[in-house]
Amino acid sequence: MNKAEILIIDDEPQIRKLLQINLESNDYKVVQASTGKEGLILSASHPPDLILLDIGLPDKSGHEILQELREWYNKPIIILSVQDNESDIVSALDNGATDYLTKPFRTGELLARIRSAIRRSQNTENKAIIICGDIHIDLTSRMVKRNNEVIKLTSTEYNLLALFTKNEGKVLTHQYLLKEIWGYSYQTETQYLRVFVGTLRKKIEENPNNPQHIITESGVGYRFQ
Amino acid sequence: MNKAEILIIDDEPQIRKLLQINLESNDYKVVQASTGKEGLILSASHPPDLILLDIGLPDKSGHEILQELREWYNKPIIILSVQDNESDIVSALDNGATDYLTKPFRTGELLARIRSAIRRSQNTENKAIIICGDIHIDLTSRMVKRNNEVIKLTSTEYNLLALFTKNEGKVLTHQYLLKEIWGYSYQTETQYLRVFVGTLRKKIEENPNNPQHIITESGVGYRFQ
DNA sequence: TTGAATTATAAAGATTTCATAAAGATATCT
DNA sequence: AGATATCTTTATGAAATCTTTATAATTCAA
Repeated sequence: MNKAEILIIDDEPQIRKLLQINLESNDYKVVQASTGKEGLILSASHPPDLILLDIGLPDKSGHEILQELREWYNKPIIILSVQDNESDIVSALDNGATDYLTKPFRTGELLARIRSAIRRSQNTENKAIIICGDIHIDLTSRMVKRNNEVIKLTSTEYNLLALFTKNEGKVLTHQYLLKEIWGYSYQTETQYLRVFVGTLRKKIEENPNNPQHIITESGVGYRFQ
Repeated sequence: MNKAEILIIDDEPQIRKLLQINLESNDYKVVQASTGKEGLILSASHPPDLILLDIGLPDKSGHEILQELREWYNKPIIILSVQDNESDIVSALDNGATDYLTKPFRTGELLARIRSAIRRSQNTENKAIIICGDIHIDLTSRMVKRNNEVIKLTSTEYNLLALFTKNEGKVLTHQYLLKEIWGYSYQTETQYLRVFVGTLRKKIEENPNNPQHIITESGVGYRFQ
């Protein structure tokens, strides 16, 4: 298996360094964020396998970050805190924190809790969720959300959107898209694409006349971002 | 829902009493064992929803009990210990403990950790009773209720509904549903599904013409929500 | 800027998929 | 066996989706 990836959200550089050294020497890949905002962005753009979240962050309190994360992130979140504050512990656990450690923590215990949390989360089946900005696609349930609202897509629309998101940033040619969705013999039916891209835009774009997600690459194809 | 049942395995009577009072006043049903052996027997004869296990037991060490329990018991086990011993914590978590608390513990934190552990375990594991909005399904007695009224379902209807509720939110394809309910060779008999979905809707939906639970995903299958 | 090529959108027409009733077949129970 | 419940099949109209056509808008290059 690949290295498990852990995102540290903590404003104290020395703590991040300490965690980084310990985690990397235990074969985890480490990503760091020094503010809650940065952590949210990093976790959304590339969801880690576990998040270590400091509760005492400067920009937003860790509790708010926790709540925002839990709206879509369902892997383990372990809370770190300097205060040994019971009500903090209680509210964090009630808000979906997986575990809680107070600083100064012993690294052995931290590593054990991380192992335990990752093991448990792997037991619960792996939900493949693709997130591109405000668009969430759950590939197991075939559910698409935009800003947490469920969007009803037809089968073809869904297939097209899934194909786009799997190739985020790439220009996909008309030929390729037609071949993948409709099949080999439809490679010249460019008008199909135009119609379906149109309906998709109406459903997922804020302003379909000025699309931010499905970009036209004239003469070539489309690009999803 | 029924009260969650918690088994305490601890040799100290005063600790058991303290836990019992706290847990019962928070609406848990409490079962007690004063030795590891007794705990193993009790948990096997009537599996609780969560186990609080003291690590320092006289007959067998808590670690051994933990290992024996984990051979078959997959609900949460929270470890209690007087020693704040790091290697104990590490080995307990590695042996499948859900969580770990050192005595003396604060009851608020304990209760929060219990809630958190039970909530997490309910997300994953197959509950005996599935609740989806106004629909209750008791998987052991095959009884289905809607707004507390018993609904009479045929065997096939029940199987279909149970399959739906076990996969709440997911789109289940025609193929999959047919294979699961009727068998491998029925994967093309889509009309069966339509008929049975129709009768199910009549029985469980408020307004069968505008179904809120069994949603059709045209061209793909159905989704239960 | 102009005109051809490309793209977008609306909407009509065609097709597929779905829901429902009901008849016929099979199984179950007394 | 006879009655009852359940399952399977068939038929039909409704709904959703897909395809096609027509036309407007946009893009791009000379």
